[in-house]
Amino acid sequence: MARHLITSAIPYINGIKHLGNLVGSQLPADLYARYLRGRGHEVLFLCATDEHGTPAELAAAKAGEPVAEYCARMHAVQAEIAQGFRLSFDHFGRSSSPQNHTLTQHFAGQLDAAGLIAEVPERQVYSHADGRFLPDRYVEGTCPNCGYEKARGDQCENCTKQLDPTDLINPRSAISGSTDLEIRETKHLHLRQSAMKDRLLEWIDSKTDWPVLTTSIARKWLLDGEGLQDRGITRDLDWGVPVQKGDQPWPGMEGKVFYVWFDAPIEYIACAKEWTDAAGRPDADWERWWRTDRGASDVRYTQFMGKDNVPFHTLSFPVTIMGSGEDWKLVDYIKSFNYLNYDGGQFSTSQGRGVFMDQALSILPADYWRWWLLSHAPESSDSEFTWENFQTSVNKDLADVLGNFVSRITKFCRSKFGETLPSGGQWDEREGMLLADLATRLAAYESAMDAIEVRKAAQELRAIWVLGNEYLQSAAPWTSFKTDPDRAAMQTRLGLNLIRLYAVLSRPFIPDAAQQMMEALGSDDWSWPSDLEPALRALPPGHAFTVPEVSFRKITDEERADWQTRFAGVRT
RNA sequence: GGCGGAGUAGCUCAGUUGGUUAGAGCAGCGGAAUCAUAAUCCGUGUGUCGGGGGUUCAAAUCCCUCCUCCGCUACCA
Repeated sequence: MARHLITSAIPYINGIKHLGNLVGSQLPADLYARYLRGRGHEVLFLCATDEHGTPAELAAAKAGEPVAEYCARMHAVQAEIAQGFRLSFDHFGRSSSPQNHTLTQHFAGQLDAAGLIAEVPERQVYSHADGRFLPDRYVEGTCPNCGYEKARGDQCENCTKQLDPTDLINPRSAISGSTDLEIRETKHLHLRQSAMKDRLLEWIDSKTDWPVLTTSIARKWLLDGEGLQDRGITRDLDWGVPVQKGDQPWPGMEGKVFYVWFDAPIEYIACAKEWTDAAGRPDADWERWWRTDRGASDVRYTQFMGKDNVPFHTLSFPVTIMGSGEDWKLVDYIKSFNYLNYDGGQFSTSQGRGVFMDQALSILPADYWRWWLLSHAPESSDSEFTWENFQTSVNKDLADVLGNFVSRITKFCRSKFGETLPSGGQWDEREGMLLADLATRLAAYESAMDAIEVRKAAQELRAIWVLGNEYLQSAAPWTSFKTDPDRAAMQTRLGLNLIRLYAVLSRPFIPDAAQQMMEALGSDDWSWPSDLEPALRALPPGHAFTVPEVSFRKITDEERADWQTRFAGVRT
């Protein structure tokens, strides 16, 4: 039995995430966590909300709430939706937690002691009307290059030229529109990532088994242009972790907070402490996952994220960990994903284009979404959601291949033998072949899951379901029943045992349906079928079962057409 | 502009370090079966592997070039 620490990129607090966000981190992380638990490993699966930064402050202001209340409310909303999707976090934390405040300040102190923090004077735009410093992108004005009037302070969307806010003609606040701006000198802390460049490169180069997507993004940042740049890790905001060196004040940094990208990954660790604190357990219980000097040396740590998050997880956060001079667990494997597009374009939070997590659950159960999203996960390139594909995939795979298999064999048994597994008959050649085919497919399924090849795993699982239908089709117990009832009994018994096997194997993808299948069989045996033959005899003759409700109803053409129009435009 | 990814059957996608007649699922077509959610199973693919050029005994796979789409580009997170 191994120990696996798994984290999903933590979703930003600002609103409900769409399916593209879900499939890029939380969902595959959950798949992997459930699989490893199913195989009997010890798993700690953590996620949280990322709550700091300007967008949270603005969203709270828009909602007319204090930012702390806004975040608490949205955290509860996201937690409920996560539960709706059956995301099996051991703890769903908050980056604004006291634990993360303390730990973030601790890391800053350690990094400073190691000489990895620099104090750098910067010139920032201050808006009197808004009473705040404005991040570059929140300053708008006319582009000096092309004359576009709505250029942002970081880049002109029209001519793509990169800008400095001070370049803009007639600058104004994107928040209030106020032109009452001034440039103020302010001091910020920079993380001296450049000092760690060689060590990072060596580390990345040693990760030959990582997805190309992960390493190529990391290398680009390390080697592009002048190489890895230092990064500001503080901001002039109210909402965030106050800048301190551990528990000591940081002279000259009063009133400033750490930048959200500094404290967010640290929440992966703080989240573990939130988890044990909530249960009243000692620190040793979470440190054994995170401190290699306190029991975590045998932990394998896997992170899941969309490609936009890769630089922070391959560079900034490792600098924080390595630079601390303490024995924190460094990530072992980073699984990154491309983007899921929506019907020919991008999912868009701002335009309300696409399907959001709450809406998805309001129209269909979680398993439908889990299956489609995971079996189409954007692993090798961006992939595409269309309603036609969703409808045909789900109807075929879940309703026809799996759901109907469960239905046909349970109903057949009930009508011919009653609602207990029939006795009599011996396995024959056909059953031996089925066993061999299952063993082959199961091995492929396991190796795909071990390698976190999500689409391939889904493909193998589906092939395992198909084997059941193939078996029934060729064994034809409805025919053998007429001439050799013992034989039909054996075939039926095997068919019913297949349902239990499918419940175990399918649970990482479709936990609710798996549960329903297991309950219908009156079993609670979730043990992984390391030895297939006994697993196919687990339910003995005489064991009672019930015919389950239809677990996957089909999506109709009318529904599909309705949803297609409903989610095309602006979210209502 | 720079960097990265992608362009393979009607659709969604696989194709390991270049090597037999390029694959899967869905859709389509033909058939079998009738236990089942009109579900299942079997058979069936004449695709310029984006265009062009090159290396090689051999290229979807390597090199060059062009076209198209997407992402990132460091203060959105």
